[in-house]
Amino acid sequence: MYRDHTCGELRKTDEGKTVTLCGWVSKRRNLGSIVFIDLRDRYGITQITFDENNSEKVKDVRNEYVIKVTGKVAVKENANDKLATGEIEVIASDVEILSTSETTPMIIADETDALEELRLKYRYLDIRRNPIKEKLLVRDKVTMIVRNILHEDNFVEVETPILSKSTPEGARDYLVPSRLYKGKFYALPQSPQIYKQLLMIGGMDRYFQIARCFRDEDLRADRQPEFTQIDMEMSFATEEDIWSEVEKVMKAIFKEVKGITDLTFPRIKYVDAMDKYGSDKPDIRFGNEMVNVTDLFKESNFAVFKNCVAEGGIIKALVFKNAAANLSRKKFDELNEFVKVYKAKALAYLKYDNNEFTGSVNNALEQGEKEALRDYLKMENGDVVMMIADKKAIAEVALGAVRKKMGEELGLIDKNKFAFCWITEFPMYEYSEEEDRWVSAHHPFTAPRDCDIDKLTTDQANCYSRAYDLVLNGYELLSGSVRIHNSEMQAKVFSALGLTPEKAKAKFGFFIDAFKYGAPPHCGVGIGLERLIMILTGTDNIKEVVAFPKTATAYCLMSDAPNTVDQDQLDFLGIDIVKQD
RNA sequence: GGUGCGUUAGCGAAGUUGGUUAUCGUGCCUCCCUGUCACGGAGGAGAUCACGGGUUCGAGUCCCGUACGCACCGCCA
Repeated sequence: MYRDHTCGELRKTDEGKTVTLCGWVSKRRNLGSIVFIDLRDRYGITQITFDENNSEKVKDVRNEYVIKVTGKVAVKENANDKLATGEIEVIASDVEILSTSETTPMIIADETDALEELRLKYRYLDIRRNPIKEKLLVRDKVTMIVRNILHEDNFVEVETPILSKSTPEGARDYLVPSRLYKGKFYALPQSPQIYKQLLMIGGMDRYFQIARCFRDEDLRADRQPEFTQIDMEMSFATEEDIWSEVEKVMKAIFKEVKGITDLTFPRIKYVDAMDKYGSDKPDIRFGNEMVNVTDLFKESNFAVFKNCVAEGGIIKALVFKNAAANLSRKKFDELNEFVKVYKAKALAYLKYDNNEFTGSVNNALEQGEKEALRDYLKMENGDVVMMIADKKAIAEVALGAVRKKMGEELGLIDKNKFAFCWITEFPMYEYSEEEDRWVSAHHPFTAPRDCDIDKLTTDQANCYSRAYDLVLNGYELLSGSVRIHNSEMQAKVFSALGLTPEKAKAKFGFFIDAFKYGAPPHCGVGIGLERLIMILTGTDNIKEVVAFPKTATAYCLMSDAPNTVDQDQLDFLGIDIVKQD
């Protein structure tokens, strides 16, 4: 045994004990014939003191050397209240260098040193530091809580294939060439969706898996090409059953990790979320709901508003209390550019202060219109209203983005708050301009609302589903749905998607077949583990909660994956690389 | 596929309207120091200014391209 204690556990009560510690040299302070070393391991830092009789033994010890120290625990005259072990030190009597270290490319002890790029290249060094280490520990804690609760409730963890079959709908697949079947490919799963439904048909009525998923799509601050889902599925269950199980898990996690016990889970229909927040993942830590003011401007002489209404568009308004003084002309110019990213033509605004209006549409609107708007929105002196007139979908989304941005910039968000909401009754389909057909909004196995069954193939635009998301602080934390469990309904959905029975059979044959042999009613969710950990640890960067993440171009700076392979390997697989310019 | 920002000693940054020896902090090395805990003091080494091209008497600085990184839009059933 190398050690009998860790660097985080010794306290005053251990005074006089002879202990052996192992760890990395975090810092040395050489005062001449006395040398202090901060010894670090996963559990913390303990000061090791080398007095005049022993200081020579650490003369050549440098930062990040791995050493084994034996000594006696002593109480310090002046405690260091920044360390859990700050009341004691270990007076070393013996030291052994287990491993040396070159000068590290970043200073481990200074957690602000080095930018993300370098930290990714030397990820194993970054993991020595608290910010990453603590997040990995939270992640471990969360998965443990999930496993415990779900097992208590009779869920069974089943592993599903990583080498699976390409599913043509949805995200781009990562493909793995087959050696035995040249020209054929496995696909890495985008989610275990099909397998978990087959497990339901297999009678595993309560399943879960902490499942790695892969999607070959462009990345974002909250998106990695491989990520982990807490994947769940229940048979003989409805929305209420799965929601209550998820809420139970969330309550346990937030109690254990954050000490929070007053979580609530309000439910908002998709159409209402879009209407009030312009997002299907609204951040409801703050209010500032959008208001439809289209009717106020039906007869307006302001051409922009009038034409918008005449063309079937809408005008959405968003009020910020007491913000007039804080928002400059420059800021509105910036916001005007900001909304263009979301395809909106412009952001109109009015300030109301000292009982007077100013702002971009002040001259364009008549006094009566402005007063009607003020009264309708219950604006008071100091308030600002921002408006977008556009097609419904554009106005909602663009103003929703403004709401989110201003919520952050105006400090309307309580960072200590955790606001969940269920978003329910998503559209069954959405129209793909690119493919010129209706596609599934969720996935093609999602059940429609009972009241919309007769619209499945006839009125796709107004057909809503039993799909739901759980949103937390503006992040989509999970997606799920009640699934179709009857072949006739499934056939209708395929037909609505433009899939002939032959095509459907070719794409999902084995899956469709399975439903012929007794499929129980079932529903489920896939919880985005990284996003949950991000919120729990207060970061907006997914790379912070992944041990070895990829860059925004899906590259690993540490290992240089993906890389080229030997011609032999390609030959085995029957693959020719076509050079592109 | 698109837009924006960035790239200067090991690391993090500064570098003005283009101007002669590229600055600061930290880390690193050497020496001094018996109570530090962001130890202190003295000295030293360390830069193809991302890469390629252009403008200019002269480019870290201006222009074009490339690479890489970050964020966003599209995309992510």
